[in-house]
Order: sequence, then C-alpha cells, then structure tokens
Amino acid sequence: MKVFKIPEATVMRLSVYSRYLNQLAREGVETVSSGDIAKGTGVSSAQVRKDLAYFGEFGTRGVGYKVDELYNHLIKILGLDREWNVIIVGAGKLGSALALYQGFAERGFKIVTVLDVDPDIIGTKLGNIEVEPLELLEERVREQNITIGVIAVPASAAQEVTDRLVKTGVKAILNFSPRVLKVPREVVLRNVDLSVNLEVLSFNLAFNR
Amino acid sequence: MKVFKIPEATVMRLSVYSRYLNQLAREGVETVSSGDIAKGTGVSSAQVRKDLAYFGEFGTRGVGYKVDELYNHLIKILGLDREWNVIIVGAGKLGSALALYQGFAERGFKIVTVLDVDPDIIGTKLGNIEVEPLELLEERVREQNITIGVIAVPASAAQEVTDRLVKTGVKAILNFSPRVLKVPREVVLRNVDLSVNLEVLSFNLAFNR
DNA sequence: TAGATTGTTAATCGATTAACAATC
DNA sequence: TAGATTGTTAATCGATTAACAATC
Repeated sequence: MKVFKIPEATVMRLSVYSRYLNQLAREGVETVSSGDIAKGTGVSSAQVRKDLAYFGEFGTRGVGYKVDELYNHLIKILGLDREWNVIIVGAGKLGSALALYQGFAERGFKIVTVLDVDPDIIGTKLGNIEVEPLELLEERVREQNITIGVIAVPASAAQEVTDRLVKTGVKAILNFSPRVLKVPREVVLRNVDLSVNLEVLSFNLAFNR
Repeated sequence: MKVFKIPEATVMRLSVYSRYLNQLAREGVETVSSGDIAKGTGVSSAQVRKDLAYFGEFGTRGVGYKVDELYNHLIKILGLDREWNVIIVGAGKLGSALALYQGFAERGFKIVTVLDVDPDIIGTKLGNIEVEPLELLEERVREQNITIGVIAVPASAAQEVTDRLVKTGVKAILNFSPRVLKVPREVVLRNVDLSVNLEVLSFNLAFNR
C-alpha cells in the first residue's frame, strides 16, 4: 500500500497517454517527449511529466521517452498487464449495451458472465455470451474467478446485488444504477452515469452561451 | 454569457442531485435539507449549498428546499427542460450500444439519426432507428435540427466527420474516438472513454492495495 | 423565542503550472 | 560543448470545507 494518494485525474490521464503511445507504437514512432505526448493528448507537458513522476523516472533527460518502454510501464501501472474477469448483473438496455461493447476486451477486461432475472431475457445471446439467471451469481463468481462486478440493475435491486457480489469475493464494483451503494472499505467502488456526459454538453449549450 | 466559470465537477454533481430529487419526488417527499441531499448522494452538505449558490438562492433558511421546486430549477440549469436532437455517427459495437441505450431519452436527449459507411450495417434496425448511409449527414442534421453529434467512428475518420458536423451547424460534439479533435471555440467538445472507468478500478486494485 | 438550516465568507486543502537545475 | 528535455521544486491557481451570521 502506497502512502501518497494519486489524483484520480492523473489515473485517467495515464489511460489517455497509454492509448496515444499505443497509436505511436503502431505508427512506428520510437521516441517521444513530454511535449509530444502533451500535444497528442491535449494536456500540458508539465502535467505529463508530473503524472509520470508519481510512479518513477521513465525518461532520459535531453532525449525523451522510449515509446514501447513507457507504454509498458503505463499498462503495468494501470493494472492492464493481466486479464480481469467481469460479471455484468442486469441485461436490460444498459447491461446488454455494455456486454455488446467490445472495447473492454482490448484493455484486458473479459466479460465472462451476464445475469438477469427476467425470464424473457434469460437464455438470449449477447455476442457469444448467454444471459443466465441471477441465482447463478455466487456460483459463477467463484468458478470464474471474477474480480469486477458491473451493476446494471434497477436502483431498487442495486444494494442487494452488490452485497451478494462483495460477499462472494468481488473486489471492485462499477455502479451504473442511480443509488449510493455501501461497500466495505476494501472494495473499490465507482459510480458512473452514462448520460451525464450529454448533460454536461447541454449545460454548456444552455447556460454558458 | 456568464462571467464566472462553473467547475465541471459542480455540473456533474447537479446532475446527480437532480436524479436524487426526482427519486424523492416520486416517493412523495416535499422538503429536503442540504444535509439530506448530501447523505443521499454521497457528498458534503457544504458542497451541495456551494454548488447551488452558483445559480441562485433556492432554499428557505431554517426550512430547506422544496423538492419539486429545486428539481425544476436544476433541470432548467442543466438545459434538460427542452429536447436535444442527437446524431450518432458510427454504428459499430459502440455506436449501436449507445443507440440502443434508452437512458438518454429520459433526460431529454433524442437520438434521431444513426449513420455508418458499412453496407452490411446500413439498413439494419437499432431499436426503431434504421442505420443510414454517411452521405446523409448534412441532410439529416439540417432537416432534423440536430444540435449534438456523437462520434463513434474509428480514430482515422473522427476529425473529418467532426468537421462535417460542425460545418453543418452542430453545436456540441461528444467524442468516443481516441483522437484529439479540433473544433471552433464556440463548439462544445467532450471526450469520453467508456473503458476508462474499468481502468480506474483496475488501477486501484493493482496499485493501491 | 429556540431550533434549524440556508447562503456566504474565510481558511484549508489539493492540483496545475512555471521555472530551472540536472543531465543526456 | 550547445541544445534539448527530463525530474522536481516553488508559485499559482482553483476547489472543498469549516464556520457562522442571517433568517425562517
């Protein structure tokens, strides 16, 4: 356990940098400066260096960073150097959209189970995953070594599902329901609202101009 | 145009408050204090009052806020008191997931057009919207009075599609492609990365513990 | 009035930026 | 060496929190 706290904004930027480095690597670029990364990702070069400095010294003064080296460091820092098994609970509009989105797999997140309570939904296929009944939650989490749970159920069911996931050993919860969830301190919780991004846009359109 | 800048975090919290107030209203609650909202949404009560103070005085000292009144204020502030017509460009895995997700409609975002270049995708139905060819971009934006464009195309096509949208009068761009886009100052741009939420979790799992 | 809660100011905390010595 | 760029410190900026007068 590290003593200093890493700002969440830094973590999110590291993710952006890593994508950009991946792109550069595919283009055959071998070396970048913090200024290059800055221009490519829309932040300041001081920010890039500061963000990296939390984790070590990855560059060479006067020269810059080796693209593939820095990329590998970032992937390791972000915990993307392994595969994370993910369960999605709730296969309604949102849950099935998430299950169908393949961008997660590229970053090491493997959706291995999708559950629902609706008999009409159970048994349907989302890509190559079949939606299974909610009762299988504990069984699937255990046998598939699932560490991340995605909550895509209605608000009324969110806490109960979360409790079951946590009790069975899930270490992190990504909550898409509009409910403030209680989890033990050692479980990582993150709340997401898909349409908040559009709302920030509409706010800016309606208010600022 | 307001002179002071509203922190983006404030806007995102206003969105959270509005959802919570909506829930309270449905439960028949008539009055809330900043402390209630704080507990219900997981922030501090000072934060709630500070966020609201940017926009006016909505409460009564010693009493609190009227739930429906405050809700209506927030909806207005967020620009959700009207309908926004949205175009999604790109109907791949991500674009179609976004088109199928109905949560946007609840907040006033109406997806009216989905475009793609792939002949295999054009003509397929996403809910009740049919995917149409990219060539119709200008025509659809104009005739359907579209103000918000969602970029769900590969990085290589992102800037070109953005330029066409902006040129045709779209006022805001929600960019899901991993590309830093150039837009004129008056166009609102927001970059989103769906899997960054999972990456923040994996970072916390891998690094902090 | 006494109790409660807002709106707002001042203090604190944290994150970003500027600047530069270190060094390739 | 001269030029370039890192790593890091100190200065700045901005956001959150604590505290309290105003007031219902």
